[in-house]
Amino acid sequence: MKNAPDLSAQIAKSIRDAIVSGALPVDERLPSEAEMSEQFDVSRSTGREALKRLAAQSLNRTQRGATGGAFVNRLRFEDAYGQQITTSALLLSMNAVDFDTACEARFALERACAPLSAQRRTADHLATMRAEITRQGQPGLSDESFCASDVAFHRALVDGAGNPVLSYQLAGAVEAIEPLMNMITFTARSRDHIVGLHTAIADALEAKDAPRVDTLLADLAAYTTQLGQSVADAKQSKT
Amino acid sequence: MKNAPDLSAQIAKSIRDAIVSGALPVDERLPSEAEMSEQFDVSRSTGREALKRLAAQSLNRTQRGATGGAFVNRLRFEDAYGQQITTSALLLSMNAVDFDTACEARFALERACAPLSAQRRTADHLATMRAEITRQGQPGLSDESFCASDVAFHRALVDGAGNPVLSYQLAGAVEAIEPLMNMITFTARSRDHIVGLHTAIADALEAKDAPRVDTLLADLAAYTTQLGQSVADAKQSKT
DNA sequence: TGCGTTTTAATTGTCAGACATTTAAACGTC
DNA sequence: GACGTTTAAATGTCTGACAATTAAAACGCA
Repeated sequence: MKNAPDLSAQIAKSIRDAIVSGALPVDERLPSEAEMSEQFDVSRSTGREALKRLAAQSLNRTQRGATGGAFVNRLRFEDAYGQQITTSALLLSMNAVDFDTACEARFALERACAPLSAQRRTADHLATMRAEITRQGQPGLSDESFCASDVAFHRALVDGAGNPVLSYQLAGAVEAIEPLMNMITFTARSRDHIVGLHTAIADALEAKDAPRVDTLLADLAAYTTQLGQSVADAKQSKT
Repeated sequence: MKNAPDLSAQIAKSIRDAIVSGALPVDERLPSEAEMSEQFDVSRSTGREALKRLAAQSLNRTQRGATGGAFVNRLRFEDAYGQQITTSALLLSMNAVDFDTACEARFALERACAPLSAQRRTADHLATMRAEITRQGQPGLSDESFCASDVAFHRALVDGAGNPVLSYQLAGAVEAIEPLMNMITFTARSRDHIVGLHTAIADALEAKDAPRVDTLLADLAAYTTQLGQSVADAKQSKT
């Protein structure tokens, strides 16, 4: 026997299905809480919980006042980014994903963007990358700031492909996996080596040399994997 | 002036942050609704709404009874798949993403998996792909079933890489973008041509010939793009 | 003591009603 | 017509109650 889900979860699902199927278009007004109570034959609070569940997924928004109510929300890429990053980070931390697996996925995805980015990167993207490289070379930079700059660099590389769908899909890879890897490898890594690779990548992107970008990303992947290995070895020998 | 978010949203955020930061580990019991009321100085219903928001993101689960309560939920890949697919589908439909952009993202990501899949695909993956190809060749198959089989084929290709992080990241690309593309192109496409390409891809994967898989996926991408173009042209000439 | 049954307490799920707050439209007044 | 006031509709929040569920505690009995 399967447990019946809560009423509010059932209602949320039925509304969510209607939104996904397109039956409820963007900016359509959902029934007011009072109307929902009647339609679904539940109390107002139960209906409210359903709406709050949807709101947690950015599927609706509410507005108070006379012409207020709950409206189907246009899901924007920026909203989806955040959810994607949170979800990715939790998946990694809660499922004991090993370093190599995360690293492999991240670089496979990033290398998928590289040829497009080499074609289409704008001067803005290059400027961002150069600026981050400069930051990364400054001696007093904290590990946290170096990591943030690292993320910004790779983010610019991905965004350089000029494809918002791709940027969204890679949000998790860059902004969740990268900090995880930084956290593991920061004790062993050579900032100079990474800055060198970043510089070479930026040069290759500027020259629109896609194969070279791919090679360099492969080098960065190999270096990162090796770092992970050496950290793991060090931990092993300690026990 | 920024509107203050609802109390329940604030509380949900503070708990979510605690989970993401690791302060609240998996299976940790959250305060009971009564305790939450006191801690956050709100009514029980407000606290409940916060928990329901988290539940909508699969971040917690609840259990009734004496030793019940709300517990931090282990976010599983399968749970995240569904959210990823829903979100991707909504992003595409609500943001007027054009066919070429979606198509480009989908094939770029899939081609990132191909080399790994060529190395690691198991007999099971190949068998799934062969079975789907057989289905796709049957004459009476409905468009919906063909599309579902198409998704299953590409899903097997992606899963062949044996990297759950990668499979998760591509769930949206395969299961949200693919149906969208099918919906657009099904009037113009040649099933025989697609089945031919699928067969060649399966052959190349079986032979562990990564470069050939890549070429074939490029062919499939080009064919799909061309289909999208011809459908768009047909629509144009009608007006 | 040991075991089965009953009771109890804790907790979530749901409901009903009230009041506060916000907002735009309707209404008057000048 | 312009401007302030009232009003109505809607969400946000609180309080209190009861139902349903569940595990542990209490109990009874051999």
